Amino acid sequence: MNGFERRKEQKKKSILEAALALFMEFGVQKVSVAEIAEKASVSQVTIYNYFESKDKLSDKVLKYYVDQVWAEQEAILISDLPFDEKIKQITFEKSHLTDQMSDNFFQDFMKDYTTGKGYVEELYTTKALPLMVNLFNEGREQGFIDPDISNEAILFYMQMFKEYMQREDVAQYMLPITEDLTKIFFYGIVGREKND
Amino acid sequence: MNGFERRKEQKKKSILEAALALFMEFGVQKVSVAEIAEKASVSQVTIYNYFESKDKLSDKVLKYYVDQVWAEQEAILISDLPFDEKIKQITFEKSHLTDQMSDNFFQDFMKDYTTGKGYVEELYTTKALPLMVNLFNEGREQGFIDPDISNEAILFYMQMFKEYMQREDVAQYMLPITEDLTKIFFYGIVGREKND
Amino acid sequence: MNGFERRKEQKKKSILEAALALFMEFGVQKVSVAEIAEKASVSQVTIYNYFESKDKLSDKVLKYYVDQVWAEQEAILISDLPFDEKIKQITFEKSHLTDQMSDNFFQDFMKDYTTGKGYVEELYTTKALPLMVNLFNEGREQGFIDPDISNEAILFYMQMFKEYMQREDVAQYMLPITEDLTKIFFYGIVGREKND
Amino acid sequence: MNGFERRKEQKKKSILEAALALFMEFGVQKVSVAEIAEKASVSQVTIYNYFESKDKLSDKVLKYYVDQVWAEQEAILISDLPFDEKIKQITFEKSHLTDQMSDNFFQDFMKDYTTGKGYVEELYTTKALPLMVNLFNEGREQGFIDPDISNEAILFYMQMFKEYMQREDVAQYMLPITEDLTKIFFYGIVGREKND
DNA sequence: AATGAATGAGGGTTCATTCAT
DNA sequence: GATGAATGAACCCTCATTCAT
Repeated sequence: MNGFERRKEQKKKSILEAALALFMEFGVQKVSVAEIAEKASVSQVTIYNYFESKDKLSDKVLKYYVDQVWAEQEAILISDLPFDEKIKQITFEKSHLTDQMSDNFFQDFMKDYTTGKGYVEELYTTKALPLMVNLFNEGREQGFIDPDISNEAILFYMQMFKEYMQREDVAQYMLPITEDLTKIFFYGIVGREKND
Repeated sequence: MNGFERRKEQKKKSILEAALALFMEFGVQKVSVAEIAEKASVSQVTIYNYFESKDKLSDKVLKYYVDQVWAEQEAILISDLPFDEKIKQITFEKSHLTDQMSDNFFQDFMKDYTTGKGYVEELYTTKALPLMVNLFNEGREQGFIDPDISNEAILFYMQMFKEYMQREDVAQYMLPITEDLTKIFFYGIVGREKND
Repeated sequence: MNGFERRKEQKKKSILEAALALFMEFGVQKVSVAEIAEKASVSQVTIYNYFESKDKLSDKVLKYYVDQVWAEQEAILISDLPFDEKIKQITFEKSHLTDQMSDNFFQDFMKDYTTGKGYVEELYTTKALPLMVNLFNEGREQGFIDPDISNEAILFYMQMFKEYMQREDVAQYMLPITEDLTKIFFYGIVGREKND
Repeated sequence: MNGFERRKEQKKKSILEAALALFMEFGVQKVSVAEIAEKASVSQVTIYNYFESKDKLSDKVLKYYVDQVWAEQEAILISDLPFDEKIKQITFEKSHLTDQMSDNFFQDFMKDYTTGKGYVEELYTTKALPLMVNLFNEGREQGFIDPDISNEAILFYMQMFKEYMQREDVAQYMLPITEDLTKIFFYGIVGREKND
């Protein structure tokens, strides 16, 4: 990559980051192309030269975001941490990427920007899922997971925890009950029958 | 209430329902007042005569919706069903009200239409919460709930299940694993240690 | 006039007064029929039943107003006051009718509501003008008016003073210089050459 | 200023002139942004790009107008004309700028567009007033102005003449009596006591 | 390649006026 | 006769996108 292309990539990245920050704070619809252009210190037309349309920009922003999130997760998954620690980190650890995530952000993408959806699913299927399945199998061997429960159900369950706990509007209620929630995560509301 | 007022109420209701349906399908922002007017077979101005602005209409739509959802829930809570059945229905039963709920709908309201939020919280605090707490106490007495877990954590947990499972984009994955999820809900991913 | 008609006239009058008050405060254009209706405690349609349209209502409001102003002026003109006192009162005395006159009011009428203009001119020509001409002749005989100056010029001059001094935006500057202006009115900026 | 900026300024000016012409003819409120756009042969949005809103455009139009009027007046004031000629021109000479001035125009601004008002007053206080006061002092020395009359009163008087005579609805009556009015201006209605 | 300038389409809102009871 | 309800037309303004340099 020569100097020209490097500068071009740099500019693309700064547009993506400006857009991502604004999308996360206000939602995709409420952010205008003009605002992105200003935040990225480029002209609107440059955005169109690079990304064709706001829709396609949004897709690219999602990919950019998903790649970062995945890199974080993958690092945890391939680490040497024990099973339950991996689970906890993946499920409960709030990523710095989602610190200021708007409620609408992810759902905006999932609803209106269908191209992006494909990319997420592909990445999920080809990369995330195999690693997760490995993790679950490992968990079952170590007695951490009920062998009668399907991988699908566990994935669903983890994803639910993860996503829900990232929602801005619930975060405030969560902190004092994190301990309890962790316990519930592993043992349900019934709790361990013979715990002592 | 005379004929005039009855027809007025009828028209208001038809506007609310048209707006609710459209908001649920497309999100609040994407629906124009003109579209609501057309669906409700009234003129745009009639909507303004009744609701002053799109914002205030949206608030009223939320209240209208919340009232209906709450009526359903309350019916379950004050019924004679056994504890675990109440929990299951509240948590897992998909309300017909949410059949076509857009992903954005609730969050749109929670984000931008702050007046509505106050109403929801008031209803929750004064009506829903007391009934739920009663239910949990009943559940603890019957051994369905770990006595060490706080009400707050259980509420959070139930709410999470409920909301997440209503999301359109996850509904399709859920059906085959409902059984598993119910089990997880009660016993966590570890499952019962000594089940037999 | 029977009871019915009397009530009808009463209602018309209350509409005219509501409209006049609002027109004077905000100008004709900025006042909506709905606001007039509310201030007069009638329905909008009643206004239309009585006055056909906002335009025609405005005409009637002008006539209503002009009649009152003229009654005041006529009282002064046919009084026994000495010449210069009549002139002063007509020209400098601020009518209570114009206390809260909006800047736009008169000009709104003169510009857009041409029917009203005809009425004003007719009243002016047939009633006001003859009385004024009499007054000027009387003034000339008493040496108060330069005999070389035409009636038209004096009328113009008086009208100018009168109207300009009623303007809200100049009223504040006027009070401290009323004495001077009166002197100027009679003797111009040059003043009396040999006054003693 | 390069070609870009020159064309931009040119376009701004053509919008200002289109708006000024329409405002003067019909008043500010009655003119829509669409009409201005059409008269200036630009799109509505271009107007918004340059002026943000109709209100701010109106302010700028007023400034544009006031600057021109002031330039004319200043030229007279700093000229070598004798005192009485200066006074006559300032007071009686109809500026070509006001040829088609609507009755409402100035008052529209003075009423609703308060930002503009500040500009006018500032220009008046810092530039116009000092020059006028000089003129009056000069006039007093030459015996043209009664030394007992305050500057404020003379200013008021001149302004009154000037503004009133610019009104469209009175202009038609004025022409045949200009001579008389000039006389009145200097000597009042009483006229010179010892004229011969 | 990059940009300032320009725009068509559409959104929420207001208002004088008419309809229907 | 009087009213609450309803509306078509118009207005100000925003935005994603294209034009022209």
